Amino acid sequence: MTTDAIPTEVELAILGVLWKRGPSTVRDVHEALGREDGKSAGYTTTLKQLQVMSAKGLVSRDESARSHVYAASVAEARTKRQLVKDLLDRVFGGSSGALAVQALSLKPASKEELEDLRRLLDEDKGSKR
Amino acid sequence: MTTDAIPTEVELAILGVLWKRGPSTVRDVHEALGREDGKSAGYTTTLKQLQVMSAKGLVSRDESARSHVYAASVAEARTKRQLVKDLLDRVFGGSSGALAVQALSLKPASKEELEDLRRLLDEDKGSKR
DNA sequence: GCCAAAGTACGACTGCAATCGTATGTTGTC
DNA sequence: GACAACATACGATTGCAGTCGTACTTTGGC
Repeated sequence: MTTDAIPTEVELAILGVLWKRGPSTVRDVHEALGREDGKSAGYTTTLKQLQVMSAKGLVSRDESARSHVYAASVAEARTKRQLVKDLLDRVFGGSSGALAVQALSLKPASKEELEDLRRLLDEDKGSKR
Repeated sequence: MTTDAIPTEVELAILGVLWKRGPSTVRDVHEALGREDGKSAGYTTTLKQLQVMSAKGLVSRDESARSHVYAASVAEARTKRQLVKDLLDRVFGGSSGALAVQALSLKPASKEELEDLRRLLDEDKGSKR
């Protein structure tokens, strides 16, 4: 295995739903998608997508009930890390600081996040790199 | 105008070259691409890409010389901001802190970047949001 | 003046993400 | 037990990013 493929646009949206809701039926996912971004495709489109994702191994499914239940089978943290790394390399030449600054100046972080950040910065205090 | 379209993969790579090198010929761009990522497509592919980008308004071109000279016509900062915002919204639910933490824990920032970050964090000290 | 080298132009192709239509199977309700 | 509602299955289609081949043009060197 080289490097896991990056999920496509819609796949990512679906994973987002599964990560948030936990194991869900097609209908659940479909409606959740329609809720968060106004427009969504037809029901069978969501179904098909889930089927394809299942074939790819992105999700697992439990067929014991009439309405199959899908669950994310890729970890949320790992996937997000992958996405950030991708942007970092492709656009920011690996400069994580530049990316972080961009993100933070785009929209201020919450109090807790600020604390996390400070802690992180302090940790790196000694390390020269 | 709604929101500027996000440049595609290859378009972004080309813009990256133009941002770094300044106005360049097709050959310049082509070779620069081949250098930074080992594999690259054929020369005419790069040419075609530039032509398409020109039609889209992503780059401008000066035809006064035999070898046309292309220049980025979208701003680097603006484009990067757009990309970060996209990832931020799609993947991190708008939580810039989460994104920043991810980026920084993926790869430590340089000294200067760390300073920038601290400064940024200190600015937001008072603002509650 | 010729021609190899280097350039532009652009139609055509490939691969894949995403969408949909339609066929078909299941189930609860009256 | 018939039927409406809801489920899965899956082939077909659309649109676009990316790539390439080929034709044509320009030019510098001999």
